[in-house]
Amino acid sequence: MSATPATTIQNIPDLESRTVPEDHQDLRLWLRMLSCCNLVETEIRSRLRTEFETTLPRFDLMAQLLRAPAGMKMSELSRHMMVTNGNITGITDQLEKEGMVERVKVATDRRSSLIRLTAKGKRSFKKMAKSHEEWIRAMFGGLSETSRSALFDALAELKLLAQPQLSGRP
Amino acid sequence: MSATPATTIQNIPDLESRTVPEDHQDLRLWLRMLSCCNLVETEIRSRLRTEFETTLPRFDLMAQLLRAPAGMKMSELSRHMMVTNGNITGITDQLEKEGMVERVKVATDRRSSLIRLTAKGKRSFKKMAKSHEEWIRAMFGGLSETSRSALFDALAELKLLAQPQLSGRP
DNA sequence: TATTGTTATACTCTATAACTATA
DNA sequence: TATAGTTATAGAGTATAACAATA
Repeated sequence: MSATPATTIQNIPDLESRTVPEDHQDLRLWLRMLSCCNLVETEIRSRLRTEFETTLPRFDLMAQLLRAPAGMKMSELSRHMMVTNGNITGITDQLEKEGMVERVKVATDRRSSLIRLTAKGKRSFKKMAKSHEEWIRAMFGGLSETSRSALFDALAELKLLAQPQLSGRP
Repeated sequence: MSATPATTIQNIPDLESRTVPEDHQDLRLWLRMLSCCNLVETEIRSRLRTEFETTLPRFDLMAQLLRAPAGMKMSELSRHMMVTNGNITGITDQLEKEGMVERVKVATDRRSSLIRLTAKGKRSFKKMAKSHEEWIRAMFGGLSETSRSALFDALAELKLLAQPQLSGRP
Protein backbone atom coordinates (compact mmCIF):
# COMPACT_ATOMS: atom_id res chain seq x y z
CA MET A 1 0.00 0.00 0.00
CA SER A 2 0.91 3.59 -0.26
CA ALA A 3 0.61 4.48 3.40
CA THR A 4 3.73 5.87 4.93
CA PRO A 5 7.03 5.41 3.14
CA ALA A 6 6.02 6.49 -0.36
CA THR A 7 4.83 9.79 1.04
CA THR A 8 8.16 10.86 2.36
CA ILE A 9 10.61 9.72 -0.26
CA GLN A 10 10.76 12.97 -2.14
CA ASN A 11 13.75 14.96 -1.09
CA ILE A 12 13.03 18.40 -2.50
CA PRO A 13 10.47 20.59 -0.77
CA ASP A 14 7.62 21.55 -3.07
CA LEU A 15 3.89 21.94 -3.23
CA GLU A 16 3.40 18.46 -1.90
CA SER A 17 5.24 19.40 1.28
CA ARG A 18 2.19 21.27 2.37
CA THR A 19 0.22 18.09 2.96
CA VAL A 20 -0.07 16.54 6.37
CA PRO A 21 -1.17 12.99 7.17
CA GLU A 22 -4.63 14.14 8.16
CA ASP A 23 -5.33 15.41 4.68
CA HIS A 24 -7.64 13.36 2.58
CA GLN A 25 -6.21 10.89 0.15
CA ASP A 26 -7.70 12.66 -2.84
CA LEU A 27 -6.07 15.93 -1.89
CA ARG A 28 -2.69 14.36 -1.33
CA LEU A 29 -2.98 12.51 -4.59
CA TRP A 30 -3.81 15.71 -6.43
CA LEU A 31 -0.92 17.64 -4.93
CA ARG A 32 1.46 14.88 -5.81
CA MET A 33 0.19 14.82 -9.36
CA LEU A 34 0.37 18.56 -9.64
CA SER A 35 3.94 18.81 -8.44
CA CYS A 36 4.90 15.92 -10.67
CA CYS A 37 3.39 17.59 -13.70
CA ASN A 38 4.92 20.92 -12.85
CA LEU A 39 8.30 19.28 -12.53
CA VAL A 40 8.12 17.85 -16.02
CA GLU A 41 6.38 20.85 -17.55
CA THR A 42 8.86 23.37 -16.19
CA GLU A 43 11.69 21.32 -17.58
CA ILE A 44 10.07 21.07 -21.01
CA ARG A 45 9.29 24.79 -21.14
CA SER A 46 12.81 25.66 -20.13
CA ARG A 47 14.38 23.43 -22.77
CA LEU A 48 12.02 24.59 -25.50
CA ARG A 49 13.07 28.12 -24.66
CA THR A 50 16.81 27.62 -24.43
CA GLU A 51 17.25 25.07 -27.20
CA PHE A 52 14.61 26.17 -29.68
CA GLU A 53 13.54 29.65 -28.63
CA THR A 54 9.93 28.63 -28.52
CA THR A 55 7.16 28.06 -25.99
CA LEU A 56 4.88 25.20 -25.01
CA PRO A 57 1.69 26.64 -26.53
CA ARG A 58 3.51 27.27 -29.81
CA PHE A 59 4.88 23.74 -29.73
CA ASP A 60 1.42 22.37 -28.97
CA LEU A 61 -0.17 24.29 -31.79
CA MET A 62 2.39 22.98 -34.25
CA ALA A 63 1.90 19.46 -32.90
CA GLN A 64 -1.82 19.71 -33.58
CA LEU A 65 -1.15 20.88 -37.11
CA LEU A 66 1.29 18.07 -37.89
CA ARG A 67 -1.58 15.63 -37.34
CA ALA A 68 -3.76 17.59 -39.73
CA PRO A 69 -1.91 17.95 -43.03
CA ALA A 70 -4.96 19.56 -44.61
CA GLY A 71 -4.94 22.23 -41.93
CA MET A 72 -7.21 23.16 -39.06
CA LYS A 73 -9.57 26.03 -38.46
CA MET A 74 -8.78 28.47 -35.67
CA SER A 75 -11.88 27.43 -33.80
CA GLU A 76 -10.83 23.80 -33.97
CA LEU A 77 -7.44 24.70 -32.57
CA SER A 78 -9.13 26.74 -29.91
CA ARG A 79 -11.21 23.76 -28.84
CA HIS A 80 -8.32 21.34 -28.83
CA MET A 81 -5.99 23.62 -26.94
CA MET A 82 -8.73 24.79 -24.61
CA VAL A 83 -7.98 28.47 -24.89
CA THR A 84 -10.04 31.26 -26.36
CA ASN A 85 -10.03 32.31 -29.98
CA GLY A 86 -8.07 35.48 -29.44
CA ASN A 87 -5.14 33.58 -28.04
CA ILE A 88 -4.97 31.29 -31.04
CA THR A 89 -4.89 34.35 -33.25
CA GLY A 90 -1.89 35.67 -31.33
CA ILE A 91 0.12 32.46 -31.43
CA THR A 92 -0.73 31.96 -35.08
CA ASP A 93 0.42 35.49 -35.89
CA GLN A 94 3.82 34.82 -34.32
CA LEU A 95 4.27 31.51 -36.11
CA GLU A 96 3.13 32.96 -39.41
CA LYS A 97 5.60 35.81 -39.13
CA GLU A 98 8.37 33.25 -38.73
CA GLY A 99 7.14 31.29 -41.71
CA MET A 100 6.19 28.21 -39.68
CA VAL A 101 2.50 28.18 -40.52
CA GLU A 102 0.27 29.72 -43.17
CA ARG A 103 -3.34 30.78 -43.33
CA VAL A 104 -5.13 29.30 -46.31
CA LYS A 105 -8.41 30.79 -47.44
CA VAL A 106 -11.20 28.27 -47.80
CA ALA A 107 -13.70 28.77 -50.60
CA THR A 108 -16.80 27.41 -48.90
CA ASP A 109 -16.74 29.78 -45.93
CA ARG A 110 -15.15 33.13 -46.47
CA ARG A 111 -15.02 33.92 -42.77
CA SER A 112 -12.61 31.17 -41.88
CA SER A 113 -9.23 30.00 -43.03
CA LEU A 114 -7.27 26.86 -42.53
CA ILE A 115 -4.00 27.03 -40.67
CA ARG A 116 -1.33 24.57 -41.69
CA LEU A 117 2.37 23.97 -41.31
CA THR A 118 4.64 25.18 -44.04
CA ALA A 119 7.47 22.94 -45.23
CA LYS A 120 9.77 24.95 -43.02
CA GLY A 121 7.42 24.56 -40.09
CA LYS A 122 7.22 20.83 -40.63
CA ARG A 123 10.99 20.47 -40.68
CA SER A 124 11.40 22.69 -37.69
CA PHE A 125 8.72 20.95 -35.67
CA LYS A 126 10.02 17.49 -36.41
CA LYS A 127 13.40 18.46 -35.08
CA MET A 128 11.86 19.82 -31.90
CA ALA A 129 9.58 16.82 -31.51
CA LYS A 130 12.55 14.50 -31.66
CA SER A 131 14.29 16.31 -28.83
CA HIS A 132 11.07 16.62 -26.93
CA GLU A 133 10.60 12.89 -27.06
CA GLU A 134 14.10 12.34 -25.77
CA TRP A 135 13.51 14.67 -22.82
CA ILE A 136 10.35 12.77 -21.97
CA ARG A 137 12.06 9.45 -22.28
CA ALA A 138 14.85 10.64 -20.01
CA MET A 139 12.30 11.44 -17.32
CA PHE A 140 9.77 8.65 -17.83
CA GLY A 141 12.02 5.95 -19.20
CA GLY A 142 12.98 4.61 -15.81
CA LEU A 143 9.39 3.83 -14.83
CA SER A 144 8.69 0.18 -14.27
CA GLU A 145 6.37 -1.35 -16.82
CA THR A 146 3.86 -1.91 -14.04
CA SER A 147 3.84 1.73 -13.02
CA ARG A 148 3.67 2.92 -16.56
CA SER A 149 0.61 0.96 -17.46
CA ALA A 150 -1.01 1.61 -14.09
CA LEU A 151 -0.53 5.33 -14.61
CA PHE A 152 -1.81 5.19 -18.14
CA ASP A 153 -5.02 3.43 -17.18
CA ALA A 154 -5.63 5.31 -13.96
CA LEU A 155 -5.22 8.63 -15.72
CA ALA A 156 -7.74 7.61 -18.36
CA GLU A 157 -10.17 6.84 -15.58
CA LEU A 158 -9.47 10.13 -13.87
CA LYS A 159 -9.90 12.09 -17.05
CA LEU A 160 -13.39 10.76 -17.52
CA LEU A 161 -14.25 11.53 -13.94
CA ALA A 162 -12.91 15.06 -14.02
CA GLN A 163 -14.43 16.18 -17.30
CA PRO A 164 -18.07 16.20 -16.24
CA GLN A 165 -17.14 18.40 -13.28
CA LEU A 166 -16.02 21.17 -15.54
CA SER A 167 -17.90 24.35 -14.92
CA GLY A 168 -18.81 26.50 -17.85
CA ARG A 169 -18.55 23.92 -20.58
CA PRO A 170 -20.84 24.65 -23.53
CA MET B 1 -3.32 -3.86 -20.52
CA SER B 2 -3.68 -0.36 -21.77
CA ALA B 3 -3.35 -1.11 -25.44
CA THR B 4 -6.27 0.06 -27.52
CA PRO B 5 -9.53 0.86 -25.80
CA ALA B 6 -8.25 3.03 -22.98
CA THR B 7 -6.65 5.29 -25.52
CA THR B 8 -9.83 6.28 -27.21
CA ILE B 9 -12.32 6.65 -24.40
CA GLN B 10 -11.88 10.35 -23.92
CA ASN B 11 -14.60 12.24 -25.67
CA ILE B 12 -13.35 15.80 -25.64
CA PRO B 13 -10.56 16.78 -28.02
CA ASP B 14 -7.51 18.09 -26.18
CA LEU B 15 -3.76 17.92 -26.12
CA GLU B 16 -3.85 14.16 -26.02
CA SER B 17 -5.65 14.12 -29.35
CA ARG B 18 -2.39 14.93 -30.98
CA THR B 19 -0.97 11.48 -30.28
CA VAL B 20 -1.04 8.74 -32.84
CA PRO B 21 -0.51 5.03 -32.24
CA GLU B 22 3.07 5.17 -33.46
CA ASP B 23 4.07 7.54 -30.69
CA HIS B 24 6.13 6.12 -27.91
CA GLN B 25 4.44 5.03 -24.74
CA ASP B 26 6.27 7.56 -22.63
CA LEU B 27 5.13 10.44 -24.80
CA ARG B 28 1.53 9.28 -24.79
CA LEU B 29 1.65 8.80 -21.07
CA TRP B 30 3.00 12.30 -20.59
CA LEU B 31 0.40 13.92 -22.81
CA ARG B 32 -2.34 12.09 -20.99
CA MET B 33 -0.99 13.21 -17.64
CA LEU B 34 -0.60 16.76 -18.85
CA SER B 35 -4.12 17.06 -20.16
CA CYS B 36 -5.43 15.43 -17.01
CA CYS B 37 -3.59 17.91 -14.83
CA ASN B 38 -4.64 20.85 -16.96
CA LEU B 39 -8.23 19.72 -16.71
CA VAL B 40 -8.16 19.75 -12.95
CA GLU B 41 -5.94 22.81 -12.64
CA THR B 42 -8.03 24.95 -14.95
CA GLU B 43 -11.11 24.05 -12.97
CA ILE B 44 -9.45 24.89 -9.66
CA ARG B 45 -8.11 28.21 -10.95
CA SER B 46 -11.48 29.14 -12.34
CA ARG B 47 -13.29 28.37 -9.10
CA LEU B 48 -10.71 30.12 -6.95
CA ARG B 49 -11.23 33.16 -9.11
CA THR B 50 -15.00 33.19 -9.28
CA GLU B 51 -15.78 32.01 -5.77
CA PHE B 52 -12.94 33.55 -3.79
CA GLU B 53 -11.38 36.16 -6.05
CA THR B 54 -7.95 34.64 -5.61
CA THR B 55 -5.37 32.74 -7.61
CA LEU B 56 -3.59 29.42 -7.35
CA PRO B 57 -0.18 30.84 -6.38
CA ARG B 58 -1.78 32.93 -3.66
CA PHE B 59 -3.70 29.89 -2.44
CA ASP B 60 -0.52 27.82 -2.49
CA LEU B 61 1.40 30.40 -0.53
CA MET B 62 -1.27 30.55 2.14
CA ALA B 63 -1.38 26.76 2.23
CA GLN B 64 2.35 26.67 2.93
CA LEU B 65 1.93 29.18 5.73
CA LEU B 66 -0.88 27.30 7.41
CA ARG B 67 1.54 24.43 7.97
CA ALA B 68 4.04 26.78 9.54
CA PRO B 69 2.33 28.66 12.37
CA ALA B 70 5.62 30.26 13.36
CA GLY B 71 5.97 31.67 9.86
CA MET B 72 8.32 31.08 6.96
CA LYS B 73 11.11 33.10 5.44
CA MET B 74 10.66 34.41 1.92
CA SER B 75 13.54 32.27 0.72
CA GLU B 76 11.92 29.18 2.19
CA LEU B 77 8.68 29.98 0.41
CA SER B 78 10.65 30.58 -2.74
CA ARG B 79 12.20 27.12 -2.53
CA HIS B 80 8.95 25.36 -1.76
CA MET B 81 7.00 27.06 -4.47
CA MET B 82 9.86 26.82 -6.93
CA VAL B 83 9.72 30.39 -8.06
CA THR B 84 12.23 33.18 -7.66
CA ASN B 85 12.46 35.53 -4.71
CA GLY B 86 11.03 38.53 -6.48
CA ASN B 87 7.79 36.73 -7.20
CA ILE B 88 7.29 35.79 -3.58
CA THR B 89 7.71 39.45 -2.70
CA GLY B 90 4.94 40.37 -5.13
CA ILE B 91 2.44 37.78 -3.94
CA THR B 92 3.25 38.57 -0.32
CA ASP B 93 2.68 42.27 -0.98
CA GLN B 94 -0.80 41.59 -2.32
CA LEU B 95 -1.74 39.32 0.55
CA GLU B 96 -0.34 41.73 3.10
CA LYS B 97 -2.32 44.61 1.63
CA GLU B 98 -5.46 42.54 2.12
CA GLY B 99 -4.51 41.68 5.66
CA MET B 100 -4.10 37.97 4.99
CA VAL B 101 -0.44 37.70 5.96
CA GLU B 102 2.04 39.77 7.91
CA ARG B 103 5.78 40.27 7.83
CA VAL B 104 7.35 39.78 11.23
CA LYS B 105 10.86 41.09 11.87
CA VAL B 106 13.20 38.53 13.33
CA ALA B 107 15.76 39.69 15.86
CA THR B 108 18.59 37.36 14.98
CA ASP B 109 18.88 38.42 11.33
CA ARG B 110 17.83 41.92 10.44
CA ARG B 111 17.80 41.18 6.72
CA SER B 112 14.99 38.68 6.84
CA SER B 113 11.47 38.55 8.17
CA LEU B 114 9.03 35.77 8.78
CA ILE B 115 5.79 35.70 6.84
CA ARG B 116 2.79 34.28 8.59
CA LEU B 117 -0.97 34.13 8.29
CA THR B 118 -2.96 36.64 10.26
CA ALA B 119 -6.08 35.48 12.08
CA LYS B 120 -8.10 36.82 9.18
CA GLY B 121 -5.87 35.00 6.72
CA LYS B 122 -6.25 31.78 8.64
CA ARG B 123 -10.03 32.04 8.67
CA SER B 124 -10.15 32.98 5.04
CA PHE B 125 -7.81 30.21 3.96
CA LYS B 126 -9.61 27.54 5.91
CA LYS B 127 -12.83 28.43 4.18
CA MET B 128 -11.16 28.21 0.80
CA ALA B 129 -9.37 25.00 1.66
CA LYS B 130 -12.64 23.37 2.58
CA SER B 131 -14.17 24.20 -0.79
CA HIS B 132 -10.97 23.27 -2.54
CA GLU B 133 -11.07 19.86 -0.96
CA GLU B 134 -14.64 19.38 -2.07
CA TRP B 135 -13.78 20.27 -5.66
CA ILE B 136 -10.97 17.76 -5.59
CA ARG B 137 -13.15 15.10 -4.08
CA ALA B 138 -15.78 15.71 -6.73
CA MET B 139 -13.21 15.03 -9.43
CA PHE B 140 -11.10 12.33 -7.78
CA GLY B 141 -13.68 10.71 -5.55
CA GLY B 142 -14.94 8.31 -8.18
CA LEU B 143 -11.54 6.70 -8.65
CA SER B 144 -11.41 3.07 -7.71
CA GLU B 145 -9.27 2.33 -4.69
CA THR B 146 -6.96 0.35 -6.93
CA SER B 147 -6.43 3.24 -9.31
CA ARG B 148 -5.99 5.71 -6.52
CA SER B 149 -3.23 3.83 -4.82
CA ALA B 150 -1.63 2.85 -8.12
CA LEU B 151 -1.53 6.50 -9.13
CA PHE B 152 -0.17 7.57 -5.78
CA ASP B 153 2.71 5.13 -5.88
CA ALA B 154 3.48 5.49 -9.57
CA LEU B 155 3.63 9.27 -9.25
CA ALA B 156 6.04 9.00 -6.36
CA GLU B 157 8.26 6.85 -8.54
CA LEU B 158 8.01 9.28 -11.42
CA LYS B 159 8.81 12.24 -9.23
CA LEU B 160 12.06 10.69 -8.16
CA LEU B 161 12.95 9.88 -11.75
CA ALA B 162 12.16 13.31 -13.07
CA GLN B 163 13.91 15.36 -10.43
CA PRO B 164 17.48 14.44 -11.32
CA GLN B 165 16.81 15.40 -14.92
CA LEU B 166 16.20 18.98 -13.96
CA SER B 167 18.51 21.35 -15.72
CA GLY B 168 19.81 24.30 -13.81
CA ARG B 169 19.23 23.06 -10.30
CA PRO B 170 21.59 24.59 -7.76
C1' DT C 1 -29.25 35.79 -35.37
C1' DA C 2 -25.19 32.98 -34.87
C1' DT C 3 -20.51 32.03 -36.03
C1' DT C 4 -15.51 33.02 -37.40
C1' DG C 5 -11.89 35.43 -36.53
C1' DT C 6 -9.63 39.86 -35.07
C1' DT C 7 -8.40 43.53 -32.04
C1' DA C 8 -7.78 45.90 -27.70
C1' DT C 9 -7.23 45.72 -22.88
C1' DA C 10 -5.99 44.32 -18.45
C1' DC C 11 -4.11 41.28 -15.18
C1' DT C 12 -1.34 37.47 -13.18
C1' DC C 13 2.65 34.97 -13.17
C1' DT C 14 7.28 34.45 -14.35
C1' DA C 15 12.48 35.09 -15.00
C1' DT C 16 16.29 38.20 -15.11
C1' DA C 17 19.07 41.42 -13.24
C1' DA C 18 20.48 45.39 -10.62
C1' DC C 19 20.18 47.04 -6.10
C1' DT C 20 20.15 47.61 -0.57
C1' DA C 21 21.08 46.17 3.78
C1' DT C 22 22.72 43.18 6.35
C1' DA C 23 25.75 39.01 7.69
C1' DT D 1 32.05 37.84 -0.15
C1' DA D 2 27.65 35.87 0.38
C1' DT D 3 22.83 36.10 1.60
C1' DA D 4 17.84 38.13 2.25
C1' DG D 5 14.85 40.66 0.29
C1' DT D 6 13.31 44.47 -2.91
C1' DT D 7 12.58 46.79 -7.15
C1' DA D 8 12.20 47.34 -12.11
C1' DT D 9 11.50 45.44 -16.46
C1' DA D 10 9.93 42.62 -20.03
C1' DG D 11 7.51 38.81 -21.84
C1' DA D 12 4.16 34.93 -21.92
C1' DG D 13 -0.30 33.47 -21.13
C1' DT D 14 -4.92 34.20 -20.20
C1' DA D 15 -9.83 36.01 -20.11
C1' DT D 16 -13.09 39.44 -21.43
C1' DA D 17 -15.39 42.10 -24.46
C1' DA D 18 -16.35 44.79 -28.50
C1' DC D 19 -16.11 44.39 -33.34
C1' DA D 20 -16.32 43.17 -38.63
C1' DA D 21 -17.41 40.04 -42.02
C1' DT D 22 -19.97 36.34 -43.31
C1' DA D 23 -23.26 32.57 -42.82
